[in-house]
This record gives sequence, structure tokens and C-alpha cells, in this order.
Amino acid sequence: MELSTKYNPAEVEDKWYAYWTDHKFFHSEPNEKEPYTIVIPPPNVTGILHMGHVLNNTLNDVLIRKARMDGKNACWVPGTDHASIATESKVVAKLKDMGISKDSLTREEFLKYAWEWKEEHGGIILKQLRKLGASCDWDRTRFTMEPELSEAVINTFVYFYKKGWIYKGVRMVNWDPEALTAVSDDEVIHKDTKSHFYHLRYYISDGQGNPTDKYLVIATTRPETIMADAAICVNPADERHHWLRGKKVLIPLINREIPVIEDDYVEMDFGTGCLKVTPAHDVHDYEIGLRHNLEVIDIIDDHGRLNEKARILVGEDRFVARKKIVKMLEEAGNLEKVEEYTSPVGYSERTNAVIEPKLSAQWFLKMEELAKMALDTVESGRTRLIPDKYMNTYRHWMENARDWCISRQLWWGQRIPAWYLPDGRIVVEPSAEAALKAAQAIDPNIKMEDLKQDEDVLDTWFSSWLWPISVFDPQKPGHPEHEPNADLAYYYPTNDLVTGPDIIFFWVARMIMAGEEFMGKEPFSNVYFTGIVRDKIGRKMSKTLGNSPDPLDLIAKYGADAVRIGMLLCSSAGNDIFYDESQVEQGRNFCAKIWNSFRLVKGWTVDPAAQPSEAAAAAVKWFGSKLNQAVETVEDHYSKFRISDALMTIYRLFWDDYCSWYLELVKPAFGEAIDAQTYDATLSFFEALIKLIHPVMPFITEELWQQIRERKEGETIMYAPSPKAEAYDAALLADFDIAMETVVGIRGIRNQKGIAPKEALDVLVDGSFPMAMAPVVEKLAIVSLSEGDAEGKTGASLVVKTCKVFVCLKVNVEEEIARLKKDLAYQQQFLAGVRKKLSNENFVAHAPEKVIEMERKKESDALSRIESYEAALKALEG
RNA sequence: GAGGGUAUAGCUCAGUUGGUUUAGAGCGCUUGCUUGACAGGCAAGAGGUCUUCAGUUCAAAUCUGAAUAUCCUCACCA
Repeated sequence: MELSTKYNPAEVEDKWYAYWTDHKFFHSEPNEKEPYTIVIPPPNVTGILHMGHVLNNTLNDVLIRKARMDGKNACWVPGTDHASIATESKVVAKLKDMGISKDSLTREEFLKYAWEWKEEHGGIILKQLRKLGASCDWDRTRFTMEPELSEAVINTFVYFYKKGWIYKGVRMVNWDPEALTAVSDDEVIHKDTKSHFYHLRYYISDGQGNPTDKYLVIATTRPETIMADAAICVNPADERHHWLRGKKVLIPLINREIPVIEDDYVEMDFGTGCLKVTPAHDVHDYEIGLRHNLEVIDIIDDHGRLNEKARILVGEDRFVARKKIVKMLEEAGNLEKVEEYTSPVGYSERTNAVIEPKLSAQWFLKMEELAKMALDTVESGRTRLIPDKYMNTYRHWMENARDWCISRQLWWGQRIPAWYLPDGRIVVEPSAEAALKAAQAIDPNIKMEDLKQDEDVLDTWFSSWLWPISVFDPQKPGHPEHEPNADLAYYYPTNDLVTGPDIIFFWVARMIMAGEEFMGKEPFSNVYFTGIVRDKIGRKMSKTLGNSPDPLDLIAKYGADAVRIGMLLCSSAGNDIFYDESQVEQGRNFCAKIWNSFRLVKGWTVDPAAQPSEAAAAAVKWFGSKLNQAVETVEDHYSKFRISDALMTIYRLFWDDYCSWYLELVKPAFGEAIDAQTYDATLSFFEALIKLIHPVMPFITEELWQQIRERKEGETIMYAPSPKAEAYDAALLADFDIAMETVVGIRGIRNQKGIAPKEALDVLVDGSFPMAMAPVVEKLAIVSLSEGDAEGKTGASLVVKTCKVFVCLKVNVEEEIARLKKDLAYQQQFLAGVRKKLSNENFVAHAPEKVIEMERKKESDALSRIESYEAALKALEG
């Protein structure tokens, strides 16, 4: 088969991905081998691939491919998340385009549209992952809202309810008036927003509901909520306001009478020291209200408009009402002054609407016990966080975990399995039938139509926290006593989880909770936190900024392997990633390098009768050792999840050691053939190298692996065993380093001086130079020096820096003398430093033997260098 | 406001329980190369008082404290 001059990723990628899936290479079933399991962090079913996914899934794929080649039974379970809020808002938007409003539909009708939308647009991301080369077991693809997994969620709810950990509470929630749903605290973005501080006069009541001429002044940013005021609050220690004790004041415009109360919450030096208490519309006010038994008057409806309880401005949007009421207050003489003011305001993450604090009945899951368990899992080391700097954060969160609000005012999701009896009592059961039975146990006359199911659905995280269990055995969550099925028994606990640190609490901690509760075992041994992908200037990738490239475009332009490399190159664990396209370019260049090196080797003709040259024989011996050493290093990096270091080690091994040194050494002269022995070794090395790098660059390695030698149908590099680290000859590596240094020195001199003598090179060697390396130096140095000539330089000999090989070159004597003098001075200074250290009694007394030896070696090295330089100087001057 | 992370070359990062480094790598930069695989390449080179100050130690990029900068999480003030 002919190799094209240029590597064409697109051709190769489709071909091999199809080959892999056709042969079901990604598929795993329980067997006698050791399992290695990863569950995908399920992306939103409606999501499309972004750079964060690329990073995450590349890392996952590297780990899974590595494990597969290491002989483990590797299983990577893919799937998607129903993402209730995101999906529902997309469906609502789509319906709006079609001229349908959500309000006009029944729940069933809406869900029908939603499922249609899901079938049509869902799971695109899973197809995109294939382009990346993700080796997921597609037969195991799961969706958090498929019937079995939904059942698991419902069972879990029933389980915790019956355990007494789920309760219904009235809480202040963050209401999104656009999405018409409560959003969690975590989905609220606080942004400093310019607004006004309105100073309002509240006149003291004469007792009959008429204003006196005395008044107090409060400062508020939300004048439209004054109709919901339940009290005016001052700090009891604030003497300025003691005259108000026991007084009542009138709300402007509507003249409703409210009391003046005292509470420590009020800060004396903020605003006017008087606070209007609006329990229905502010979290703190609600708490004050609880303490003082204040009435809760809710004057804002779900859409953010004033309702009839406001008595005035009914039906107006809250922001319109604000403008209007300010005018009214001004006209009524209640507006004392207006200040410019910047304060943090909560916005909905999804719709960017200003969050309205609102009282609402919600379902909660108690966190206390679960958090305690989850903290222990990590503190005991059964689950390791990588990097471990996240331990502190994790502990802090677990120790301060607030109860989890698990209900969402949406339709897309698992509907809460709670049924209300006509008298308001609640039964919680996995099905309507079971609920009816339970209800009839309370009241035998209850019929199905008397029962009303809760309208809300469960938080999406309430299904994804079961993910590592439910993808294998959906019967298990909610049934701790259930005997795990074969899959769950074999694959659980999973090994590693790769995810972003932003969901450590939403998802990671909660999976640990569910794992401990239902399996009595942590769901994974290691959690590897990636960084957040940012652009070159450090901004988060976002659609609005338009600074996120489309990964598919990148793959089309550079190839999937290149994109994977580009992502990994800059990704040390836990640090944010500054993405720059030049890194992908580097990845592409690496592909080209691999490709071209293979073209070179494949292009050689082999002479079975020929014998290896001395240089080639030395090179083969050396690279064998070098390879083993590198494999050892790479294994070490992997074991510590230092993936980019592992990649870098292989990158340099391939590029510098194999291509720049090894291939140059074994390369036959133009027109000549290579001996069979060296050729075989060269191919074997190449094969080992591409196996090493395969987890990172799956496509090009499969292509070349197939071409190295004849392969049978159904063979794949994916299951070729990883190169194992064998013993290597450290002395040989050290000797070769000297040879390389020598060659570099020779090249350096040539380049620096701009000379390239025609004369053959004389290599004069003294006793300390490793003689076996002479052919190596000779071959490479001659190549380096065989070209060109310098003009008008006079020749003499000089010393190459560190080793004692004398090379005859033409150089400018004076320049060389100056350079040598400079080097000599530096070495003398260095020697003095080392000697000072060695003469320090304390150093000799305390430092480990190894360190002292090191210093002695430095001393003798410096000495011998000084000697060489002096000798060379003498020769040049003389 | 509370807690946490980070600070090393122009950029992105290593530096593995203080001595194995005269502080390394990749990219970028400069210079020279139409060198029979590769200009997506080859070769050479420049570039860092390890943010600052103080402390512990025979010894600090590494440990401690403070300052400064920056990022993240949580809470958010009428």
C-alpha cells in the first residue's frame, strides 16, 4: 500500500472508527478479567460539543484506552442527562416560534412535544463524541429519563421519604419569572447592578389610621414592594429611633398601618437605620417575619406582576410598577430623596431574568447524614480527589451542606410521586395504584380521581446522582436490599471519574452520597478534576462572547488526534486551561512528524546480507534502553494522573530521541540499503512508540500499526498490549548523553562561527570518553559538518565543552580565545562556590551522603573542565 | 463578608515529602539553512535576582508568617 506524502486525518478517522464499532471493540461484558470502568459525565441531551467536553472526554478516552491495552476489561458507559431546565426552556422557545405558548398546553401535550424534540435534537453530542474518537460502549448508552432510570429516581424518592429524610417545606426560593420556575441558589448569578436608593417617608399613625406630621425615613431599592410591608424594623440599640417604640406607621399611598419592631439584624449605620420588612419578598425579611410573627403578604405573581393584594398598580410588571410608584410617591410627598446606588442583584443563569425571592412550597432532602457519609468517604481516602487541593473545599461544603431542594416547577423530568388526598394529606408511593392503596388505608372511601399528584418534577441532579449505579442496575437505587445484577456486581465501584471542579458539589459529592447509601461503597476510587477551559486571554468559553471554537471545525481542519493533543498539552490537573489554537497546530505537526518518520523507514530497501554498522548497532542498543526508561516514566506519570506529562515524555521520546537521533544514526547513506537486523529493530521500536501513544492519538496510530506489518481482519492496536518497562542500561544512556553533548557541541561551534570545514573530522579521544560512542559522534558530526565552507577563517583546534573529544575545526583564533577565557572564569567561580560549600563543617555533618558525593562530583567536573580549557588556551595562544 | 486556590522564561506549565538543577520543558522569539522523510522541517541562540518582605535551617523555588496580585466557591445587605 502506498503511503500518501501528507497525512490525511479525515480519511483515516472515519475508516477506523467504523472498523472499531463494526467489530464491537468498545463493547464490554463481565468476564474473568479485572474491570476498568468509567461512567461518562452525562452531557445535556440537547447539548452540543464544546471545548470543555473535548477536554473531559479526551481524558476519559485516554484512560480507558490505556486500561484496555493494559489488559483490563475496559468499559466506558456513555449517556445523556435530561437537563430539565435547559431542555424545557429550549422546547418552550421552539413552541413559541411555532406560536404555541406553554400555558395553552396540558402537561401531556407539552411532554409529547418535548419527547419529539428530544428524539429529533437529542444525542447529537454522542455522535460528535465519535468524531473525537471516544471509545464508549455504545450498546450501553443510557438516558437519565428513560423508563428504567426514571423508575430508579422515583424509587429513590419513595425510599428517602419513607426514611423521613424528604420533607415538604415552605422556603424562600429564587423565582425566575420568565422560566416560571424556582431555581437553586447555585443557578443564580449575582451581578452588581446600578439602581437607585429611594428614601421614603412613612408617617406615624395617630392610632386611627390617619397620618400625623411626624415621620420616619426608610431607604429601599424596591419601592414597588411597600404594599407588602409587614413592619418597620430598627435596631434595639439605636437610640435615634427609641421614640418610635410602640408606634405604628402608615404605608404610603395605601395607608395601611404597620408596627415598628426591633431586631438586631438591622444595621444602624446602613441607610437610615430603619428597615422596611417585607417577608414575602426578601429572604432576610422573611426570617425577621418568622421571629416577630409578621403577616406575609405576597403581592407579586408568578410572572413578576403586582397582584390584587397590592391594591394599587395591579397587573403591572414589577419594573414598570417601580417607575410608576416612584412618581406617585413623589406626588404624594413621600419621596425624600433618590440616590444612585449599585447593589448586587440576582439573575437567573438560564433566562437572565432578575430573580424574585418568593415563598413557595418545595420538597427537600435532608443532607446531614448523607453529607457526613460523603465526607468520610473522601477523608478516609476511599475516594481520592486529584489534585488533592480540592479536599479543603470539599470538606467545607460537606460540613456546611444545606438541605437539598429537589423539586422544580417544570414538566420535563420525573414527576414527584406524591399524591394529595382531598384533605391535604400526602401519600408517597412509586405508582398511582400503590398510592391509591395507601390512601385507602387512611380513608377507605378514597377513589383514584380524588387523588392529585404533585405537579412538580425532580431536580435533574436527583437522577444524575444515581448514574454510576443506575446505568448498570436501575433496580438498585431506592432498594439497598436488592441483590445487584451481574453488571453492577462486576463493574461497581467504577475506577476513575473525570469531571470539572464546578460540579464537585452538585454531582460528585452527591454521587458519593448515593453510592454510600445504596451500595455501601464509594462509586469511584479517583476523581480527576480538569480545569475550566478558557480562551487565551483567560475568559471563560461562552456562546455570548463567541470565543469558543467549534470542536468539529477544529477536527475537520486539523484532525481528531491533533485536537486531542492540543487539549492535553496544556492541561495539568485542576488548573484552568488556556486554550489556544497553536496547541492544536502543534498536535497536527506531531502527527505529520510521525507520518513522515514512517514514510522514511518504509522507504528503505533492505539488504539481507548486510551487516549493521558500528553506529547503527550502538544506536539500536541505546534506543532499546531509552525506550524502556521512557516507558517507566510514562507509567509513573499515568499512575499519578499526570497525563500531559506522560504525553510530553512520549512526544520527546518520539521526536528527539527516535527521529532526531536514532533514525539519523541508522539511516543508510543515499542509494544504499539497510541491513535486516537494524531494520527489524527500527520497525519494532516504531511499533512500540505508536502503541505507547495510541491512547492519546488513536487514529493515526491504528492506521500506521496496520501498515507496519500484515495484520489480519479483526486485529487492532486497541488490544495490542502496552509496552512494558524492562530493565535498561543506565550506564549506556549516560555514555550516549556524552556522545550527544559532543555532537551538539560540534554543531554549535559550526553554527556559532558560521564555519563548516571541508576537511574530514578528526576525533581525538582521551581515556574518559566512552570509546563505544566514537562511531556515533563520528557519523553525526560528519553529517553536521560536511557542508559548505567558511571564508577566510584561520584554523586551530579547540575543546568541545564538556567531554574530552578534541575536534579539529577552522576557527577564528582570537574569538575562540575570548570565549574560552569567559568559560574558564565562569568555571572558576563555580568551583569556588562548590568548595565553599564543601568546607562548611555543618554541611558535611548534616547533608546526606548522596548530596555530598554530588558536590564532590561537581568539584571534580569543574576542575577537569578548567584543566581542559587551560590546555586549549595554551595550545591556541602558543 | 467567610473559606480556599494560585504567583517560576514573552505565553502555558514542570520542579515528585528542603540538598540529586549552575532552576527545566513545550510553544513563541532571534539567527543560519531549497541539507533526498518532514519548512507542519533541520540546526544554533537569546531569555528567569523563582511576586515582595520577614522567619525556621548548615542548606529554601520548595517549610512558616505577613503583604501584594489574581482566580474560584459560599453568603450577600435594606
